[in-house]
Amino acid sequence: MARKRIRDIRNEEFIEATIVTVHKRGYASVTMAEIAREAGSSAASISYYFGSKEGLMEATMRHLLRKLRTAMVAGYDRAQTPKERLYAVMDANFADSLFSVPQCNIWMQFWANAPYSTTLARLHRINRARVRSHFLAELGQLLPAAQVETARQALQSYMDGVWLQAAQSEGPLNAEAARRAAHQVVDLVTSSGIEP
Amino acid sequence: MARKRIRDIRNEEFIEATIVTVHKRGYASVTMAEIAREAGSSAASISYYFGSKEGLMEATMRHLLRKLRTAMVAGYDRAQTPKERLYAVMDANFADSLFSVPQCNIWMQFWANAPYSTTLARLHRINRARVRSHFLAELGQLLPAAQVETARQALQSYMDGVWLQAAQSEGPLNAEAARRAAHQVVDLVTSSGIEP
DNA sequence: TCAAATTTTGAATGATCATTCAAGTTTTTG
DNA sequence: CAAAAACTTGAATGATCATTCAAAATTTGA
Repeated sequence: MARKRIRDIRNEEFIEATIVTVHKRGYASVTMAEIAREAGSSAASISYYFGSKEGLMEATMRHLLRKLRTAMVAGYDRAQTPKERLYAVMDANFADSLFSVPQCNIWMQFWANAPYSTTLARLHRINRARVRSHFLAELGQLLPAAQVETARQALQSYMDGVWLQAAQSEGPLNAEAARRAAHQVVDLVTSSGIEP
Repeated sequence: MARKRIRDIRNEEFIEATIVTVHKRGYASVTMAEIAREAGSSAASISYYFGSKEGLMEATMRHLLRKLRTAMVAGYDRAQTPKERLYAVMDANFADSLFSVPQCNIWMQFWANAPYSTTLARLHRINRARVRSHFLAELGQLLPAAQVETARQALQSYMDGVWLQAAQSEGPLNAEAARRAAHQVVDLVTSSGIEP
């Protein structure tokens, strides 16, 4: 138990350091030594815990995905109607704990680099499929079948786009406002509808 | 004149090879040698023409920005009303010549990496400001002042998000459908409006 | 407490790459 | 056509890094 504890603590420290350092220096040019310095440790230690740089990046992405999934499930379970569940998906993406400049920035960098790493690509694919099916399930209850796919496209594009803009934002973000705007977008798309 | 000609031809060849190769191998790991091979030339030649790898990336981004600006200006000039001009901005982004998987992919990679390169960051900033001011100018004619900024946010997020999704698409894209959907998004946002 | 297990790290290793350079080839120009 | 200018490239250079390793430090467990 104690054995496991230390390993878990280190893992979290290194993952946190990875988020901070990738945000600061960029995925393309961040080095093990930089991440280690941020964590107050040495590059060799990271290899000891994660095996390789790629292993560290994978662990970091898993960590972020887990956070997102947790936020999503929490709201989803509480929601009663299809529209409330759509709100919940949006609210999860724009939750206070997730919708910050460094985290949106990291997401963007993982998105951009996922296609070139087998392990990242896998995680990425699974996550996309999950979000997609959530959207389709709820929209299917609210719109005629012919409009569902177009509406999904619109909502998901909007959601991704907001993160992308957030990643490039210079000031701090307003998560509450983002959620409010997202709800309105859901309302617009599901009430009047976008026709295919 | 002839002197200039050769340099221009080479530049275009190398930039085209850069787009193809970055798409294939990823911004983070593409090498000069790979780009040179794609162009049927040598890495040394790229240094001769562009000075450095960063110089090549900058030239490539400039090339893409020029293409986008050209498409934009063409439609913008033809448009008569504010709403038509909003359509024109969308149409430029989803023009047949721009809205392809490799180009959307490259854009995403440049977006992700721009903050970590002085020259890329500059280009990026200028472009964003330009798009932003176009949106604001037209929306200002169509909506009460209090709603303009929120509407801009929504439209620009949608636009960026569509590119992001396109970059990850597995099949070829349907630019015409993207334009149609974008027009509907413009209609929704400008008619009913998103309230701040 | 003390031996075994675990964790830490400085230094060594080896691979990768952008860039430079010198020696060529091709093209331009007068 | 010949000298000059422009272009090309293989090989050399040097810098940067991830990863490994062996030795030391710390923690665990009896």
